Amino acid sequence: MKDRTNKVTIYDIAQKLGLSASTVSRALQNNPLINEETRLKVQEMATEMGYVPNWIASSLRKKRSNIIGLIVPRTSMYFQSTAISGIQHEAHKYGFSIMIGQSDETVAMEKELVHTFYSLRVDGLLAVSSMFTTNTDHFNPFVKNNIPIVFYDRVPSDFNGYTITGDDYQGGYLATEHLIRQGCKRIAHFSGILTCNLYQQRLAGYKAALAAYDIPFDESMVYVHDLTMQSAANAAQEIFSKSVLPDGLFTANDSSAVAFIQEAKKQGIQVPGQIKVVGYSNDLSSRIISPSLSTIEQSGYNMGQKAASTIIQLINQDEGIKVPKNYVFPVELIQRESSTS
Amino acid sequence: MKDRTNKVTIYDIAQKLGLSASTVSRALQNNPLINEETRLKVQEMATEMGYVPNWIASSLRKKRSNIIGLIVPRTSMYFQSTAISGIQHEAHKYGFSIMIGQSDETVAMEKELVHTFYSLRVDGLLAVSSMFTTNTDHFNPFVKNNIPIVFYDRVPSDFNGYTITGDDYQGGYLATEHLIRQGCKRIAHFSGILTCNLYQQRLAGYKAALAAYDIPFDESMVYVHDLTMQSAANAAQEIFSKSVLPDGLFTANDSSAVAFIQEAKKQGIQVPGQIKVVGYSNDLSSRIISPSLSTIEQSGYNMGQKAASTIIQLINQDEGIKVPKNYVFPVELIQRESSTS
DNA sequence: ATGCATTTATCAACCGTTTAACAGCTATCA
DNA sequence: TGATAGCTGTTAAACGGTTGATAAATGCAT
Repeated sequence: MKDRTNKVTIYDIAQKLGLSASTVSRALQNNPLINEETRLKVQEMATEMGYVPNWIASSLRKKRSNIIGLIVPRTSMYFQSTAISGIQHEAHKYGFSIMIGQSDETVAMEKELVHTFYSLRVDGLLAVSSMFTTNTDHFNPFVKNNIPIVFYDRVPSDFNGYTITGDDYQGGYLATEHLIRQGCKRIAHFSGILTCNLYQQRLAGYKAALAAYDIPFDESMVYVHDLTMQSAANAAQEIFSKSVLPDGLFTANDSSAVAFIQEAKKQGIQVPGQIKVVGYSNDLSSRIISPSLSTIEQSGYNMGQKAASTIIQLINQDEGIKVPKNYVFPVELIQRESSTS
Repeated sequence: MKDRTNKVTIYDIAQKLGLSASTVSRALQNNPLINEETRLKVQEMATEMGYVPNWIASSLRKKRSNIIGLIVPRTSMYFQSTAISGIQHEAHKYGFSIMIGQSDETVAMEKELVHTFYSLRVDGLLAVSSMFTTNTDHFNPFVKNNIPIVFYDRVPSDFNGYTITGDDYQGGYLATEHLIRQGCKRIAHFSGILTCNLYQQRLAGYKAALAAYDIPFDESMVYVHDLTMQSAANAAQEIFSKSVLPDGLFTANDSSAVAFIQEAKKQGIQVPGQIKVVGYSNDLSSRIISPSLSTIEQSGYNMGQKAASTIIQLINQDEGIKVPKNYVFPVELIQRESSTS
């Protein structure tokens, strides 16, 4: 290892100015104990010498890292990346940095990230659980040590702390109701794994809408899989092989709707002519596919911002401000070609 | 602030076992100075007490953080997010964590991130420069202190350190040559800002292919903008307003090609019938749009892996291994509907 | 019993910053 | 004069590990 110890410390500054290190430290933090003149002298010298505070030393001493850990299934999902932007901008405003880890939708990786973040002594943890996370056991180090956790978007079912979610029930309801109003009578549903709150809620909304319009719920119309394009294509083939087709489809994400539409094209099945489709998330791809995809918008950027501001409030223990425990973002139906005639 | 000082330290373990802290420290690191028996006893007690090493204290002492800073324009670009996955997986293998910052394509934010990462004492910096970065001045803290930097994908033109790039010249050449072979004679080009090496190279490849097939280069066929969908749509309108249309278009990214195709559809112009289009990057969207988009694949995951392994070698100063200074990844033409008849 | 090497574990300094406690100095007032 | 207060700045002990120097304990040969 090369020697990289040539960094400027407060001692170097102190020595040059004939002061003590603590005075320098205070001056740099605009501590009122230090008078104007010395403060300016110190700050000038600091910039002149190219001093950059050693964040590591400071966090060790202050027992505070100003880092927020972030666990997401993957950054490449459109919703996730917009949420990350929201988080990052909000965190930056308050002087926090964020450290991102991808769980790749596995519990094992999630556990490892929790461990790493704990070891890094992050001040708080922001997480979107993996599709296969059924409980919060592996988040124990944080729970036990009272380090704030906020789950957003996907929340493990046994978690009873702070959450920021979209109104998934309402989203499922709106999407399904829209299809019904467009004349659909046989509406299929692509759902994600049902251990995940999100998909439970979207399914519940779907069922509720059917019930509200006196359409009997048919278990066999619900296709549960991991919502990848591949799985969706398989489910589509299964549907097309049946004697009687559905006339509507509500999918719990956009990419499975996209895969469905592509598969339908291959089979010469008309969307929206024969089957109307509504997706979820308002991904970029929903505007690119043709027919353009009707979907549910759930403002990822805002959810990210809210998640960040919530965890920061928890970290700072802003007693004055009441931090809502379960914040739900409204959703909006975006009507496009895939569901309208 | 709540008191969160209830964490287990090596001193707690030492006390319980009647040992000294240093023995515990050594035992936990499998230092051969400590005998088998004590080592096991210590490790057992550590897990029993739920000890997690304080990474901050350890990096302060060791002057090594095992964190790699990563600066990208934004995580939401498909290529970037695949590269990030590659980086993260590779880093994880070697016990490094990565810290991601988004520059939002601004030099100011880039500068701030450099500062933050320097303050965090990251062991190395991985960066994709913003579109508007013309030099490396603001990366000075790293350069001056001999902290390794590796640029990948987009590289500032004055940087003469380690780089990992796709073969952009070749990509531009392949795309253009393909269009020519498909019969195009008047080929337009959407380029990104030309201070960026990437776009320079793609343009150079475009020119070279034209020259190789004796097609005169026409300055007015090159549209330079920021390659957002909006800008591409504007450029498309400009093209459509002209009396004579191009018969081919090579765009330096996929989303501008997608925007162009959508605009063409609106105007009733046939792709590939009247204009054949080739994009760049093999984004997800290139498979979703119809007609599906021909494009250049530049394996982001592998580039990310390579970038990570390179910086780790530099950090570790693996003298034995020769680290190539400018690694270039081959690119591949993906032919789809948008350019074939 | 003595000397010497080897194994095993401890001591104490250190990383760079923060901060409680304290000290020196000047000014003010009884 | 001495007591009190207000500024300004210093000392030294943390924070939680790591590690070179050192000591204690043991074995073994003489």
